Amino acid sequence: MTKEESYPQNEPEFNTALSLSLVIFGFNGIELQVLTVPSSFSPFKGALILPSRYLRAKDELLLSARKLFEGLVGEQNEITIEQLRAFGGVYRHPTGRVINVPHYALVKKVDFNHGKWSELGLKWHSAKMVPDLAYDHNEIVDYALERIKRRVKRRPVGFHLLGEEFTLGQLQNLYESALGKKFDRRNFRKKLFNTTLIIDLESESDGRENGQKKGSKLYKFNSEAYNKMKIQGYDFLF
Amino acid sequence: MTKEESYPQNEPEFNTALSLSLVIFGFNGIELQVLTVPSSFSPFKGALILPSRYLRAKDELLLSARKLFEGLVGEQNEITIEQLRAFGGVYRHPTGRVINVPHYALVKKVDFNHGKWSELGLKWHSAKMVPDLAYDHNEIVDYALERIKRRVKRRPVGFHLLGEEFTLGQLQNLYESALGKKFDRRNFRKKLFNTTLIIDLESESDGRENGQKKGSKLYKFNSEAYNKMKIQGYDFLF
DNA sequence: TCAAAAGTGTTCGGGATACACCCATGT
DNA sequence: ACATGGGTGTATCCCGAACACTTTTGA
Repeated sequence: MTKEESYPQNEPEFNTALSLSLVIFGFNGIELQVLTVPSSFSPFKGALILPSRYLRAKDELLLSARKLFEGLVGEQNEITIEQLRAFGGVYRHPTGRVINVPHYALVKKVDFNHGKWSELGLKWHSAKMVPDLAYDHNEIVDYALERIKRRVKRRPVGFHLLGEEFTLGQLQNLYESALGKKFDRRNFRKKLFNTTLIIDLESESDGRENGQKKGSKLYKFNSEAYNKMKIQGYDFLF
Repeated sequence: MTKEESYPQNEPEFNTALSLSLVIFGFNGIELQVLTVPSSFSPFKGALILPSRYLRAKDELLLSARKLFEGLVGEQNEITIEQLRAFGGVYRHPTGRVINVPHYALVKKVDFNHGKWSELGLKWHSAKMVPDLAYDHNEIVDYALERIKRRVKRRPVGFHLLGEEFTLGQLQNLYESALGKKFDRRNFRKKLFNTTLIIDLESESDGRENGQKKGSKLYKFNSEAYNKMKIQGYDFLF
């Protein structure tokens, strides 16, 4: 038995295409949302998909994900974007083997109802009710939801989904929506106030926006405290 | 501005090669280990790499990982194997774009010092001291170590690395080695006994193997209890 | 005899959980 | 008036962490 037979190292075949999809998470004050777009190419032209593109041989994965993201939502100073994993079902494309390397991104969802968006058909959906998507994109969304669940438990990613100012009610909605369970309001507050991650802005929301019925106090995220935590390897556990 | 310009969906190019590497974790009773092999192909012929192969257009990812794994360590009834993520640095291969989709696997390390292994040059290394590997395989190992750390905290994966019978000292060594920290022996035992995951075998190891100096009690893994936990979504937190 | 690992209980503190009532506002 | 969400404090329990001595055996 030669080495070549027994240990199957072999030569590469350059016959696969690479695509990259984004699971873009947003938050409307009530629940977690995911962004879709109608496909403008065959196959599945017109069907809903995740924002996606095919990569060229020189395209770095994370860089391409960033560019795709920024092409859609514009430049943001702090973007959270992370690879999920490779999805390589052999059935994915009729012409040949396509490997998709989806990433997820978190976006502070402020005023994205521009003309460009409606023109392209971009649309938010409740993460609990994502419609049928083409390819294996529903599987990708499910995987992304599991990932975000785990991330949210460990790091205060939630803040990347909220605007600069937010109420504790919104923050709690976000956690409940991402983790799929309810928290006691008093305990939730206690927990947050025991960290140094929250700054009281001493002002009140007018109660008009985002599913509130009443004004409430506004807070912002303490990014210095957060950065300190990042260095030391914190524990933030929901 | 047309759709094609503003939203960059495009056509695929089938010009990428796919490879798959395995980070195979073993445990020798003292510390966590990783398996390497000398490369038998250019580039980097002779350099140490992770066990790897190039995929054909029809090869499913996970299936190929299993086959590669079984080709090396033989069939096992319970294998733990999971994709890490895609590694797509454009520099990875001189001939063209290669995407590697490494997986990690856990193996109960029993008697793998066969002729085939030494012939191929397979070798275990302490996870803390993995030598320089070709390509980006060190980066992959580091990533796998992070993953295993997280997994070990949440699920009793450790058991997949131990033989049928083990001592609590070995189990503790495994956790300490995987997580990179020490535990108090009494607290560690308490924690384990409070679960139902451990069965007392009422017998003693002779103390001769695997870095022991003294005989100690043997235990085995309670797989029924484990399966029940899996269904209900357990908490197992180190 | 010395070094190294196995075995064994108790105490303390902090964090998670459970729980109820009043207030403000918009419908 | 009523429904919806905002705001607030206390008691309990469990788990994690800290901590020391004796025994066995091989070197």
